[in-house]
Amino acid sequence: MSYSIQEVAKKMNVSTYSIRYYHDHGMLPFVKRDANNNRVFEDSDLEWLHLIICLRSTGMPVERIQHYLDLVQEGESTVPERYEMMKAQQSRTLEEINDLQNHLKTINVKVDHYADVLINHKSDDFVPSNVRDAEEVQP
Amino acid sequence: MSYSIQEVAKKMNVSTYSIRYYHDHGMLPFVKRDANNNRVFEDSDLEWLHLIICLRSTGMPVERIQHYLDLVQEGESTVPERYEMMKAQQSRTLEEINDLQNHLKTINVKVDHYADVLINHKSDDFVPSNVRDAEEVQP
DNA sequence: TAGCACCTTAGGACTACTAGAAGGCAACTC
DNA sequence: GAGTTGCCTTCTAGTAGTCCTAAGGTGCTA
Repeated sequence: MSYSIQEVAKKMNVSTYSIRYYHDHGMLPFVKRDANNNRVFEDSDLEWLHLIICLRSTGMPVERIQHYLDLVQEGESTVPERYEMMKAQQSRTLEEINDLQNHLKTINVKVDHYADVLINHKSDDFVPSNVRDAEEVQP
Repeated sequence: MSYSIQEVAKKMNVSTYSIRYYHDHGMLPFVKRDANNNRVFEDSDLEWLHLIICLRSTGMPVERIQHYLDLVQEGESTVPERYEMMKAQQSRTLEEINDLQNHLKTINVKVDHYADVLINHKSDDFVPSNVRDAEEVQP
């Protein structure tokens, strides 16, 4: 199966700009061109792209992704380094999920508070004020 | 309690650059200055900053945060809009956590695969190759 | 009084996109 | 055959948010 850049963008839920950016920066080394110079994506390119999206979304910088993809193409001797990279990314992602879950708790408190104010017509505890001395200036 | 910018940076685990950026862009409206024009942070400023960090980390753009903080200072009449903003952020964050958990699965597969190659001296299934026809070119 | 550590502002560099301009090519209608 | 649509292309410029550097002020301390 072959796909145009737009089909890939829709399928993978990323912008065509991003795909071109990844391609232009050597992260999609096997993408071909048709007679009109348009990019032609095969299923195997989608797998590469999927991994790129996965690594980017979990915070790996483009430069590191480029390096990882170079290692893949270099062959089996680079497996130890690739293993370390993926382990690092694994713990980074676990940390990120944990952070987000903590931030979510803060947001939940806000949502519950505002719901309370709206439904029970309670007053907003967090009295806004431009006067610092009021001591109730809380976001 | 009062804190210098560096103390705040350490306490909240952000750079002094970011704190200055937030302050310069009106997101820390109650931060005072001392006789030498240095920023002086009170505990209430830390609460504001904590919320800013929470919203930024969950992907809210600075412009939206500014708007939210304006609403807080405007008073109780803005509670409905603030409620909607926090609900939107809540679902955005849940989605983000879900995405990350899916990406983590992909990374786990890589880690397990590489561990298998290393420990059991198996060969790397994903044979790298510059020749597309090999059909095994997988990241 | 010299050195150090902190602070300040102004401005530039950086990443990873994002968007717009200007144009090519194919398929369609009029 | 001309025009329109719609996709693609490259090139260039802009953006957000963060980081860094330069140049300078202040205060402590030995």
